[in-house]
Amino acid sequence: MSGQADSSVTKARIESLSNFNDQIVTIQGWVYNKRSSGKIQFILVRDGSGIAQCVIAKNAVAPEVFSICDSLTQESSVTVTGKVHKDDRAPGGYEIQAEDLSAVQVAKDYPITPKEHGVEFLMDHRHLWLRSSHQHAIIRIRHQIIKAVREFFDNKGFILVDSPILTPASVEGTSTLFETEYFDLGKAYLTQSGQLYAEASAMAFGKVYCFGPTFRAEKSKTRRHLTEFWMVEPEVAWADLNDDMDLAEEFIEHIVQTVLMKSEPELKVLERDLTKLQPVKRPFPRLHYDEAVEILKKNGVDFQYGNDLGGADETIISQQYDRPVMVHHYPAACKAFYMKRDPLRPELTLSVDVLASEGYGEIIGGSQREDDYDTLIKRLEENNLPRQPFEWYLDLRRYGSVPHSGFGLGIERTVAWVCGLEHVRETIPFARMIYRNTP
RNA sequence: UCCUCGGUAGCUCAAUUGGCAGAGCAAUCGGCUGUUAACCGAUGGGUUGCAGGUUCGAGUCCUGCCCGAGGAGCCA
Repeated sequence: MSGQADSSVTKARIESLSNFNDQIVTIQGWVYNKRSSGKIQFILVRDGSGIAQCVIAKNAVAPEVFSICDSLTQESSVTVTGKVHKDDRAPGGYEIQAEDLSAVQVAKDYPITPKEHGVEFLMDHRHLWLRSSHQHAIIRIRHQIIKAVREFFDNKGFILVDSPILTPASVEGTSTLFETEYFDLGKAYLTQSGQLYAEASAMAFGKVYCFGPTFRAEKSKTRRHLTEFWMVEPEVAWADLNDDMDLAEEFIEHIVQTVLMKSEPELKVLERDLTKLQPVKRPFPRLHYDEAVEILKKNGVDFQYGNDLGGADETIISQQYDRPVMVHHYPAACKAFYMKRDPLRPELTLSVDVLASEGYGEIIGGSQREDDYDTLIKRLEENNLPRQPFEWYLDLRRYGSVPHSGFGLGIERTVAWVCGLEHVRETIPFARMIYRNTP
């Protein structure tokens, strides 16, 4: 019976077609592209795992099946049954010599054609753009990176302890927070960092990480910013700044080397230069802030000592090396209140930023945390922060305070770097930016 | 928030000094039994972002607004 897939036939995913050579299988997917020559048609079908060329010869199928194929359009959903055949002319090396095909739904005027499109158009059709092979590769690498992140911490005895997303107050002031009404309790805010809660969790479990979405209401409009992004934040009790840097470089090495090992086809689709990723191995260069400033001055930058590094400054520094570089001991003036000061030079913090190579900029920000009760109170006052919302945080210093450190890694910036992309908007399925919250 | 650039067919773009708004792709129809972003022929397709203004005449010049892109600041 034509037009209906035979339910007794083996269903196959396209990625595993090579296991079914010379066997009859059924694949279910969407028309990616079609080429027709009158009495023979080549239909490229994608099913999420790959793309397979289906060959429909007029003398090999029922006339009504051939006519259905004639009417197929891009992204129509189809079920195809046929023999898997090894053929070098087929993309991927295997094709399906169709015996039967049914159209589940014929798409009308699919907007994204296999031609060039502008950013605005593609972002407006993000829900469809995700079907294209380039976007497919990026999201699959994102998946692999997130897997590598969890694997790394899980294998090192870290416990996943997630921080809340709705919070009563800010970590660093309320100007950059999304605000919402919270029943009778007044305002609540979307978290801009899970860190303070991760510190509490670390005092309970020793080594923890939290991993979730983070929100910044900053009106940033650059290729490195989203208003909603994902961040993984490890926090470790009994760890100082050096321990923190050791952890960060081993972590990034693991992420990059895992992607190199497991995502080769996707990196190929993206035409990523692998020689830029292969050197990402320990040890990473470690630059004291003072040394970073020296490098900038040698490169002719008119840099004011004590300032934070700007995007252009980070690019200059990262281009000195073939792997990420760790800049530590930033001035306190440009860092958060909870960072511990260098006892020998109290104007500097025990902090570290990891700058990705090739000018991709900051992907990690971390520090040793202030663990002394009295000092922390002083920091709150210096920053004009109210004490009451931080009482629970101060408790961590009242009851068994220990040296502890941690950092946050931005997933989207990491994906952009690993994939070699121009902009972070393609590294998350549905980007939220200052001028876009749809689709 | 500030600076710079842009908005013309479904998409990507062109249109000389202010003088008939066009091409490629997509769509539709026809042809082709090994195509690789297939190819060949034909057809349809426009409130030139919006609102005013100047002019015999505005896609083009002027004013205001809307939308988008890149960057700065801030950050992951």
